[in-house]
Amino acid sequence: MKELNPLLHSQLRLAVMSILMNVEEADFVYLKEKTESTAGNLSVQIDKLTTAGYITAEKGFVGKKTRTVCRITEQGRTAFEEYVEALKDYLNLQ
Amino acid sequence: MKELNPLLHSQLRLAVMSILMNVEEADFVYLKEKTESTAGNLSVQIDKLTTAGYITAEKGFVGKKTRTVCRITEQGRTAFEEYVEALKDYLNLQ
DNA sequence: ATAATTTGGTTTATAACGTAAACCATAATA
DNA sequence: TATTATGGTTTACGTTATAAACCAAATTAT
Repeated sequence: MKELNPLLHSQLRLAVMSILMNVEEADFVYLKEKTESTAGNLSVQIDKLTTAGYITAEKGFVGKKTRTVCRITEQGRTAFEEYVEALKDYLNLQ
Repeated sequence: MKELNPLLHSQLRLAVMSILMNVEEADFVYLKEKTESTAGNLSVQIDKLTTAGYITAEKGFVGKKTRTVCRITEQGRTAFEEYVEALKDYLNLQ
């Protein structure tokens, strides 16, 4: 059986990646709401995905408030797709 | 987003459940080979699935050698199916 | 003005988890 | 009768996920 990329096999990181697969970009607040996670947990997991090169996280300002915008990278997209393929074996799909 | 049953969201336990979904029964040695896991790890994860009521593990003998036979329970089957449905949201499948 | 609260996060502490290594009993083999 | 193989279990440890505590800046209330 194929290995499941441990970086993606984590509920919150997978949720973040899943969202970013479908939108051009998403900011910290949006991701936090959509995933119903705590800010601390989300911050840590975004760091890990960023370090892995799976997403980018740009810290900017909107007016005077900070705003962190996340986007998936090509590398992230590929890893996600490979993960999905590997998981299908486990789930008995296709 | 739905919660992913943490008991099933673990590579080895998921592999075991996946195998048991498709066969009447499977013994320890078979599961160990199929999943390419160590005996220690497999033993622990089988315990957890058993405690959760997702599988049964009968220890018997074949000749004079011990043999542990595992089977999935109805509860386990249901949990697995729910897990698959939840995961589909994350993977952007149907 | 300034105190209190909210916003948008990061850092840190901890408990749970996965995993391998060490171990054990019995059986088969040299 | 040592030695190795089989079929596991127990234990120890590093990694992980997560929440709690924290921080700075902005907003709101007094």
